[in-house]
Amino acid sequence: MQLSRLDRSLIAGLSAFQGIAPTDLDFMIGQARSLRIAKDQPVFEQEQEAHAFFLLLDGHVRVVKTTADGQEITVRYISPGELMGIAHAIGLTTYPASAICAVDCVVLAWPGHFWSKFADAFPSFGASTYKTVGSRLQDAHTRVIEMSTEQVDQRVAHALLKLVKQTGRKTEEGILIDFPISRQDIAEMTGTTLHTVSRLLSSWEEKGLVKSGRQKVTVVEPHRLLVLAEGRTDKN
Amino acid sequence: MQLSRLDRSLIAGLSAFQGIAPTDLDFMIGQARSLRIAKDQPVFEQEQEAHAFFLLLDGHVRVVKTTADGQEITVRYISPGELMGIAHAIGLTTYPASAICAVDCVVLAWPGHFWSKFADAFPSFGASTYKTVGSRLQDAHTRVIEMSTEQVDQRVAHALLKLVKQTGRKTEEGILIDFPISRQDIAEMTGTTLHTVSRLLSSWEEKGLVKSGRQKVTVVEPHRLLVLAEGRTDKN
DNA sequence: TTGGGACTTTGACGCAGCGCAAACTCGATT
DNA sequence: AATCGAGTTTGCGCTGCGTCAAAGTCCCAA
Repeated sequence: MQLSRLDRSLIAGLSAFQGIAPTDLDFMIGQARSLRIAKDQPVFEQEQEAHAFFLLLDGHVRVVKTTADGQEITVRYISPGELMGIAHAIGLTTYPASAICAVDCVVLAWPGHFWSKFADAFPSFGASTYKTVGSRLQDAHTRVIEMSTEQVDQRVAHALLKLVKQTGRKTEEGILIDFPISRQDIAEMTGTTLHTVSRLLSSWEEKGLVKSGRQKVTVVEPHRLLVLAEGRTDKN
Repeated sequence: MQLSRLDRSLIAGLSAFQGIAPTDLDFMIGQARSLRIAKDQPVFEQEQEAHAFFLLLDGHVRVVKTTADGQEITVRYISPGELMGIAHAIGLTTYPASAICAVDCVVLAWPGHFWSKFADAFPSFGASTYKTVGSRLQDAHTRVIEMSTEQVDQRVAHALLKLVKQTGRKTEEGILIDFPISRQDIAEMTGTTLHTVSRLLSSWEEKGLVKSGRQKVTVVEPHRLLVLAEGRTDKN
């Protein structure tokens, strides 16, 4: 569904579009289509021909990889203002993962071949997206290191802190992760099972570190959670 | 130590330099210094200012990340012809990992600021390195998925197969991984301990899948190893 | 208001694989 | 030839956490 009007103010502040002239922004946005996508619906799907790349304007998107035998791994969550589906930037013709809306979302979509056009015409756009790819590479390596060296409780704590930093909203009880997230989702981010995540959250709730409910997690004491995430064996 | 002469034939065939005119190759190589680096010595080190980027001409290099508490993770092995230390390409000013020579190596080194010069002047050079970054991102995600969904024996099997594909040398006994690699090294690639790797290799040797010795692994039956790497529980 | 389904909790059990420890093997060095 | 140290093997006990199973609990839709 196409929104009525697209204005350059939608993208002017975003890091990927920094330093691009207003008229150029108008041009870029003139090529985009905006879409509303309902919760749980895909923006794009793994293996699919990469016909477009996207900018998330509003909402939260979960990027998921599915293995040959059907297991799902959550690669990352996308926040408003981030690009996604930029397979073309790294020479892919097909999406390496699926992107699923965690809530109702609004995205801008450009046909795939515009990526190289934009990168050529506006070097800062290219540079910025490459920087994005670079930091995702860093993130992935951090993930590998965590999986190799940390216990499950530390990984879950790290995952919660990352989500809090990325999408946390201050409430009177603490910092709320601002979209519905299930135990299963957290398990898929950390390489464990929903059962273990549930046990951990229960025990942390007893200790007053977090408050959690159905598809909802609030971190009450980020600092103590961080100690747990980093800390070696100091059992309380 | 500087080699006596640098010739464009050193780099002409490599994917990063594909489609670049001979005179341009001469120019590029004119800016490079070649270095011999001894086994176990670093090409560059984590956290260090990224003053240069490198091309491996000969040898094998292990890329390692060290955690705050001193644990080491092997990120990947670099083979001849690959670029490394391209932090500049993704907007970093400091190396995110260390690169250690697994054997005596020969590398070309360019001062860091040449990276953007080259990328600007020779678009295919930039595109090719971005593609490299992209495929490393893919690799990292694959690693995360393996760590999340596979048992240790499958991960070790996958790691061996990857090494065999990348650097395998045919011998009469099977395919030999062409540089000294210890149980500890394999453990650091797969997130386990040298003890477990040792046990696995012993049991695989009994079954005739591999032959291994001190810092040396030969895969005798790649196909059966692959079955083990992919396969669900079929215990023999 | 009443299902019904999705999500969560909790218990019981088992085992893969880690930590610890000790012995062994091989290659290099003198 | 003897020595030394790095790399490897192997046994044993323990435990983190996955698996299986069964109850809750909450939200939504009719």
